[in-house]
Amino acid sequence: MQVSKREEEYLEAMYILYRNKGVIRVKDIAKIMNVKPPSVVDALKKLAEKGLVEYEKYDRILLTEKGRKIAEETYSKHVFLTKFFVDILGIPPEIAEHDACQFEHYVSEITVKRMKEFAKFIQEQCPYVLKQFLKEKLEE
Amino acid sequence: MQVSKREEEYLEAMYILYRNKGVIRVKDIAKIMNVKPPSVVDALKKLAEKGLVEYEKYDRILLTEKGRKIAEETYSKHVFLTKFFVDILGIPPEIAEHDACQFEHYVSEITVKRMKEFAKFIQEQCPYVLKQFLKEKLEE
DNA sequence: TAAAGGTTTTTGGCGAACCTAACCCGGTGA
DNA sequence: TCACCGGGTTAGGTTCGCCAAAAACCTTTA
Repeated sequence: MQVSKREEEYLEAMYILYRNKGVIRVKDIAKIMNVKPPSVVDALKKLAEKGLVEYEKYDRILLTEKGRKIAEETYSKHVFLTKFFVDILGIPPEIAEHDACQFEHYVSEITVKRMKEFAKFIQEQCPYVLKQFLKEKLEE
Repeated sequence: MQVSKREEEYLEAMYILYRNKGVIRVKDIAKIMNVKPPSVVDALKKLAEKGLVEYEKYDRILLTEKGRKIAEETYSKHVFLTKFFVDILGIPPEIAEHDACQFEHYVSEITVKRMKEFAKFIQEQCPYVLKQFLKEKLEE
């Protein structure tokens, strides 16, 4: 069983909703995903079949353990990539967010790992140079 | 008229074929794109409708000016991203290639620009630290 | 010059993801 | 209590991208 990029996004949206509101509603998923409610229902049915979501119509919606795990992994990539773009490259937050949001579904583990190591290394070994770079970019 | 991610990939494949062989053939596009010939024909028809490709059945296939421009832009992002992953982050080439190949279709202009500036800055301002980082990673 | 062989195209069909319109359900206020 | 309303669901239909099978085409070779 494999999870499509789009399904990963649905799981992530649900995960965020659950964390922020404690409840996951079709309407709110639709808003985040930028689709209409019927599309959400389609997606929920498929995700339920794959055992990633608990879903009975008109009932409360929950991620299963498996679903939550995938969502968390995706979300943590999302957070990290955004941070990297902002803190290291000095990309404006909305753009960093946008780019991270796509890249997170494709980037390989090793690349994420290496990006983390790189950020740490640079921040420790030449913090001043990094600050200099960011300062120049923010001034533009 | 907008070009889908997948269409961009077709254009890029054709661009590479044209540069390498001087001729663009259905069979070769199929190989690069990892699809069967009928899918290529479908794609060519759509791209022709959009004015990105010159295509008459059984005739030679060419990119139009517009098509070539899109392909070139995509390809140059591809090349740069791969280089960044390899030269700055020390990612193994095949993985860098894979990640770049996806990211190139989504990454925003500003991010690419900033990555270029960053690479230049680091290579100039702390080349030794960078070498140190890459050395560590290559030894693992 | 005609048949063989490889390439390209057409046909018909499938799954993913989305939408509109219309229909259900459950809670609220008259 | 019941009509209404907003959110959820179903039905039916679109587009995109892909495929297998079969037909059409072109070139080459016997």
